[in-house]
Amino acid sequence: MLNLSRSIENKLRAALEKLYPELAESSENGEISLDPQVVQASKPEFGDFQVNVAMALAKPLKKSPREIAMEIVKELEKDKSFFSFCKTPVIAGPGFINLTIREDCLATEIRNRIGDSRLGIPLVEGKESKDQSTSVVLDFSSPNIAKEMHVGHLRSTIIGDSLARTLEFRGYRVLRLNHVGDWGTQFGMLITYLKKVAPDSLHMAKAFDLGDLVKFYREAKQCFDSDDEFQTASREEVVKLQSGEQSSIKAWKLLCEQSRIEFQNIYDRLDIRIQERGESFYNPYLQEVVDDLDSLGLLVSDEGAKCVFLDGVIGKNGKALPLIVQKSDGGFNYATTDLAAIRYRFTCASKGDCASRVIYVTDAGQANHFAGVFQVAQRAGWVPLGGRLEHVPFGLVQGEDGKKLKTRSGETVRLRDLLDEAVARAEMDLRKRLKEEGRQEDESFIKKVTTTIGLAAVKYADLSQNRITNYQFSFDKMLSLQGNTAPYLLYALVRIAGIARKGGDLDTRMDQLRFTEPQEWNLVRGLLKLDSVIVDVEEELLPNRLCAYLFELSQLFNRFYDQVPILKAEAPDRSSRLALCRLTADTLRLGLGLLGIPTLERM
RNA sequence: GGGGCUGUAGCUCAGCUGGAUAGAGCGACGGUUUCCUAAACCGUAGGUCGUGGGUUCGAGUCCCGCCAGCCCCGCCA
Repeated sequence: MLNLSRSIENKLRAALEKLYPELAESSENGEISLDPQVVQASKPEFGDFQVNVAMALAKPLKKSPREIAMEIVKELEKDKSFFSFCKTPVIAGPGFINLTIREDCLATEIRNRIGDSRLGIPLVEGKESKDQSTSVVLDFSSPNIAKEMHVGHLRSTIIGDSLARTLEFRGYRVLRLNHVGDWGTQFGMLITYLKKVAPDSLHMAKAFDLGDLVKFYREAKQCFDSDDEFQTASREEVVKLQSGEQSSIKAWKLLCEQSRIEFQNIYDRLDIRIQERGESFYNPYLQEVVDDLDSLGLLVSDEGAKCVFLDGVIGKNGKALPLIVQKSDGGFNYATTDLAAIRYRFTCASKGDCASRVIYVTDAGQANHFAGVFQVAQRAGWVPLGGRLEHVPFGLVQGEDGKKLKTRSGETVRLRDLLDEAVARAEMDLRKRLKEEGRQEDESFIKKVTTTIGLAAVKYADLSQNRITNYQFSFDKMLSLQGNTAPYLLYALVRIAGIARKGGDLDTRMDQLRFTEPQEWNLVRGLLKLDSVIVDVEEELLPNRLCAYLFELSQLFNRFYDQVPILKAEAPDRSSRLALCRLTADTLRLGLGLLGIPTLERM
C-alpha cells in the first residue's frame, strides 16, 4: 500500500500547508516539522493508517491536539478525491486521526496484484540506465583460502545473499563479491611449511585436498607461533609472494584452486551465486593508496609504520588511534586492502565498479575496524557525494548453552557438517511422520523435501533474527513444526497447493472480487503490506523484517484457511477466495525467494 | 583505561522516523477434526522493558550516569 500511503501523505501535507501557512514557513528553516507523520495503524481497530501530527502541532499552534485534528479532518474532507480511497477519518485518543481504506479500493489493489510478476513492488527509479545511481557492491561470505568454511561464515553468507536478492529484485545492479582471504601472512606460513614437509605438493595439481590443507594450516600456525626462525622465513615468503616471485605464485595459485572447489560446493548447495574477487585483486593498488594518503597529507610515520591517525578515536596512551596502512617491514595489511577496495569500488570508468552503495556483511567484531577504514576513505575523498558506505554487522552464532558454537570435541563446526545435520534431522522428522500417518512416498520425494526443509530451516532461523544480536543456534527450534520457522511457512504453501490439486483453479483471471468475512479482509490487508516491507529491507538491510512479515502472513492465511470454506463456497465467494489463495502463494514464494529459500508443493 | 554492541514474559526473540492498553513463538494449562495436509486453529496464565536521572504533550525507543554480559583496541584478518 505504498502508493496509498503516499497519496495520503500528500493530501495531508497540502492540508497542513493550507491550514497553517505560518508553520510551513518556519518548517523551511527546520524549526518545526510539517511532516504529517502518517504511519501504519498500530492496531487493526484503528484502521489502516494513523496520523500523529496533531499532537506535535499543539504547542506551536497553542491549541488542543483534538482541535487541530478536527481542523485537519475538515480540510481533508473538502477534497472529494480523498474519499475515492479513504473512509471518513476518525479522531481518537489525544488527537490521533485514524484512516481506513475503502474496501472497494482494497479489492482493486488486490486485483491489480494478481498475475503481476512483481506483485506491485516498484522497480527503483532509473533502473533502465546502468549508471552509478543503481549499482551496489555487496561484500559477503568471504572465507579464507586454505581453511574450510565453518559456522562463522554462515551468517555473512546467508544474510548477504538475501540482501543481494532483495536489492536485485528492486532493480539494482548488484555486484556480489567474495572478498576471500587469499593473501597475507597466512600464505607465507603455509607455503613455508609445505616447502619443508611436502615440497612436491607445491607444483603438482591436486596433490592434496582441503582436509589436508586445513591440517597443514594448523601445523604451520603452530610452527609460526613457536619457532622464530620459521616466523622469519614466513615473512620473507610473503615478501616474495608480494613481489611476484614465480615459484611462490605458483604454489599460492594451487592452494587457492583447491579451496575454491570446496567453497563452490557449499555455495551450490545453498544456491548462492557469488563472484570471487579476493584480497589479492587489490595488490596493484596498494602502493597507490599509500601514496595518495601521503600526498593528501594524511599519512604519518610512527615507529616505522605508516599510518593515518583517526579523528575522535583515542587509544590507550591518550593519543589518537592509528590506522596502519604500511607496516614497518614495508608490507601492507588488511586496512590497506580495504581502503584500496573502497576506492576501486566507488571509482567509475574502466578502473572500478562505479558503485553508489558499498555494503559489507561481516561480524560485529569488525565494527571498529570498518569505522576506522570508512573514516579514512571519507577523509581521502574516495566516497563520492551521495555514495553510501555501510557496514552490516551481525552477532555471533552461539550454541544452546549461550557460548560460541563448538562440536562436542570442542572444535569449530564445519559448515558442510552443519548443513548435513540439518538435512539428516529433517529426514528423521519426515520418516517418522510418514510412518505415523501411514503415508507412502518414494525416496526421491523424501530426499527433495528433506533437503529443502533442512537448508530452509538453517537459512530462515538465521534470517528471522535481528542480525545485530548474537544468535542461539538450535536444530530443534529451527526444524520445529510450530512457530516462526521455515517449516511453518512452507506448510502454508503446501496447503494452498493442496487446494489447487483438489480442483481449485488458481489461475483464472478474477474480475469480480467479493470479500465478506473478517478473515478475508485481514488477509487482504496483510497481502497489501508486502511492498512497504521490501522497501524497508532495502533501506535498513534487515531481512528479519521480511521474515516477520511472511510469518504473520502465514498466520493470517492459516486462520482464513481454518475458518473460511474455500472449495465448498459458492460463486463469487469461491473464486474470490481462490484469488486470495493464489496471491498468498505468490507472495510467500516471492518473499521466501528473496530469503534464498525454495518452496514445495507437498511435504 | 578507551570504544562498540547487548540487557524486554520461565526460555528464544519482535518492537520500523518517539505515539493510544508493550507483542510473537516455544514451554505450561484448557478446548477444536462429518470439511481443502491438525506440520493447523481458538482460548487462559505470564512483564516495575537492567537501574537511576533528564528531555517531551507523550519514552522500550532520544540524552547523561551507573550495573551486568559479549566483542574490539599499532604493525593478524
